Amino acid sequence: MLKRRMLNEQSFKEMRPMGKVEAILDAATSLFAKKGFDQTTVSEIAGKAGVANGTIIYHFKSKENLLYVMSWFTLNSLHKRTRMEVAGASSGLEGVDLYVRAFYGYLGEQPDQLLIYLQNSAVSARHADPLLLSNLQALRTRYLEMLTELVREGLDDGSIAPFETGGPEDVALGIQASLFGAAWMVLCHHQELKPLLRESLAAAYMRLAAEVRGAAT
Amino acid sequence: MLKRRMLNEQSFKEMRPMGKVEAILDAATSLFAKKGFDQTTVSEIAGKAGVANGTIIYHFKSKENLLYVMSWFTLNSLHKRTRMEVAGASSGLEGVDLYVRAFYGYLGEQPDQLLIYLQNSAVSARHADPLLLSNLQALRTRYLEMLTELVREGLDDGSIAPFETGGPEDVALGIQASLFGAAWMVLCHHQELKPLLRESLAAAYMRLAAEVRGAAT
Amino acid sequence: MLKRRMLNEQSFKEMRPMGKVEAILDAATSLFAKKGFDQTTVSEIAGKAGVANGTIIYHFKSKENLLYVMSWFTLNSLHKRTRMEVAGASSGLEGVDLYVRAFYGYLGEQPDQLLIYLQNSAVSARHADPLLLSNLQALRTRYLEMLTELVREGLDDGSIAPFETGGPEDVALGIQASLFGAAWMVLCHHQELKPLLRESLAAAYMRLAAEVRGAAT
Amino acid sequence: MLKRRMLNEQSFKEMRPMGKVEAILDAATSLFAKKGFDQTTVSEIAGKAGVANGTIIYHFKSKENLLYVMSWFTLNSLHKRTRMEVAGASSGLEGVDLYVRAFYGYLGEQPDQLLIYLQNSAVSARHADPLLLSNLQALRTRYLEMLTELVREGLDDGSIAPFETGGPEDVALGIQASLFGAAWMVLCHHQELKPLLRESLAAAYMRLAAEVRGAAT
DNA sequence: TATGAATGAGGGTTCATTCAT
DNA sequence: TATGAATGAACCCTCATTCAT
Repeated sequence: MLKRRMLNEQSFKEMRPMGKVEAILDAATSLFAKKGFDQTTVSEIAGKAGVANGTIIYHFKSKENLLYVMSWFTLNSLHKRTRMEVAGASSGLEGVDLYVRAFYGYLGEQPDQLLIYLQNSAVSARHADPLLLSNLQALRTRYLEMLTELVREGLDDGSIAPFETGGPEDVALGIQASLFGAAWMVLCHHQELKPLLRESLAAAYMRLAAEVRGAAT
Repeated sequence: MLKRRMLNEQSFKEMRPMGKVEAILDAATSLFAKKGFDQTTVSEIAGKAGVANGTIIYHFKSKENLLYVMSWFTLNSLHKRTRMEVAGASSGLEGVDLYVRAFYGYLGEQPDQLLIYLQNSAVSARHADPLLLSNLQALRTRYLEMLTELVREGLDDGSIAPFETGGPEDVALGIQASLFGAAWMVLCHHQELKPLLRESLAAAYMRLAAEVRGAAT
Repeated sequence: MLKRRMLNEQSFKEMRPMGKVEAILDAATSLFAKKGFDQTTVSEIAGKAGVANGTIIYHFKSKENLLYVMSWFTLNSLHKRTRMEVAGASSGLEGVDLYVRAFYGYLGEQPDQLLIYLQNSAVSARHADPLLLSNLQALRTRYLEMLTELVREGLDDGSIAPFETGGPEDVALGIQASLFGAAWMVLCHHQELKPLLRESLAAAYMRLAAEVRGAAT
Repeated sequence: MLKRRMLNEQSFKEMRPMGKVEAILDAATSLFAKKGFDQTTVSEIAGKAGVANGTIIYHFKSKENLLYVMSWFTLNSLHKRTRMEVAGASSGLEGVDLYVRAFYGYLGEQPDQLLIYLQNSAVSARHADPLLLSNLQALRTRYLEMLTELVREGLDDGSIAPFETGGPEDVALGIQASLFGAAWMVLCHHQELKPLLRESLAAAYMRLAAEVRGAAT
């Protein structure tokens, strides 16, 4: 059975000394990012991690489960980081600003992990432990809801002007779309990160900020 | 050996009667979209298309080439459709509006093709005919430049207000990011298309339109 | 799909020239008999048959299906041979005599095939094509019914005396048990064939023959 | 290293409280019978027995040794039971009768153990402790000789008529063949036990009994 | 142009066994 | 005596590709 320890909140790169599981996750991260999941063999991961082939299956039950565990870790790290950075916001609008920056920060620092997450999301037909799937889905929802909640706070505290069209959920979704779209541009088409961060922030402020808002469509 | 006819501009779904090549492309489109490229076998495609295994290789030289041909067709269709719809714009801003709508229109009508395009972009390590690769890259650039050009036109004709930060290229890139991010949300996470279209349009107008613009970070 | 040709009545050793399928069946027969099904690898069979690994799976779909095809061939050969030899009997009793002799004849000439059949019967948990399974079961029934019918004929023509205990089905079953038990003794414990044939015939005559019968139990 | 205790005469199911070794043997018996030796993993046995993987190897040195120990136990139990029941016979013929009944009694009460014994006999290529192999072979010989001896006694005491063909060894072998053949029919082909017992007894009496004997081929 | 039997390298996974504890 | 994390050789099967027809 997949180890429960694998699903708790600690990032898999912070432990000392590095156990086999951590080594496997590290090796798989760089290999999946470089070559893609399907082009990476279990043997390659094992070789890079310095463990036997069987050890990977022993711990993760299948190569695909490993991918889902990694996706979960990635989203969890992003979620945690975002939550921490957002905690210091003095208004809903600033919270959104920090949410966006946290995403780009993660994108700059852990591009491999985000790339794997994007790849994995795009293929729906993999067979993984149902528990992992539902955990991942739940985390995805929570990550989006965090942004929705910030927008609601901004509407409450007046830092965000009411929308003529769409609810907070839609606005949050739109912002998230621009974030993942930017990640896709950066990771898949090698666009630069900085201009996209500026655009995401500009678009968000235009769409939200009370002081700069007018009417559209 | 790769047939020249395969790279010309006609959509592969409009011919009558449906030849083997078209049948293959059709079958591959739905299978790649449903199961992903790597999870789809040549035999499955052959079975669904009603041809022999060897026929696919005979026409496309390799499974990966087939994928790139499909990606190219997809982007080319999107590009052509967008160019046609944008042609009727009376201002740069309206051109951007139509560009966005054309994307969402394609997303609504050909979700499978766009999904395959997204999947394929995310994996860099495939070996395809160099000609196909460069053709695809060039098309990608042209598709982005069309949007950049529209923004420039808007700046010229006054329908778009000058930016305090970033050039037309950056703004176009930001908009495209939001489009592909929205496609990702729709295709991979099953979000609804309509609200995202509204958000994309709202964001674009806020960012661009002369009448509604103020100041931002 | 498993070739239909594989299930027809011709023995797989008589064709000229020897096709790949026949070569595989030949190689598998001697290897399974010598080392047992589970101790024999597909590679070994392929090597001995002079074909590629994939060719075996291509034709038989799985290693286990190959085993069932072989079991079916064996029982079918035995059934056909028995039917032909029994055809010349002038009485039911002589028919039983020839049935027993046909079994021992096959045991002497095709020990490998019978050994594999015995081995396969003893393990119930293999996953084979359901069609093969039911075909094999049906053949098994027919082979036993042939003997039952001979006993009935003997009762009718007076060559076999009526039983005080048990019906023709039970008697036939008892005789078959002694045949397969003898095969087991010969093939697994290396007992000699001749004495067992004599004993089987003696037991059958004692149990059946009108001239030699008295009372028992 | 193989424990001597494991090879002594006590049945492995009678000890109280049930130690690990007994639990392993119990678990292995039902699993081997249900799925076959090769389809059963050490982990499954360990799980069912409530012990660790390593514990099984620790006690039995290898999975195959475990099988041979079980085969030995089975044949030993059968031998002991038969010897005890036969001890009360008042004639050689009655001894044979009790021998046959003891076999069927064991078949009815311990079908799993007999099935495993049959399976194991059919595959010659396993590598077990040579001591275990020779012990098993010796036991097999003694079990057959017991029957041979009963036949000789019957010839001496007049309960069994002299044979026109074959010696006591051959007759005993023929009877044993019918016993194991019947076990095969019952265990592998799900035939009923009772009719086969009747047939075995009938055949034995016909072949042996002084009062009912005539002449045969 | 089209076929499909045949290929064979390579893959993920299994599983009996080991060994430090 | 007992454990179970770790091993790694070996296995069955997959599947893109070839080629004689």
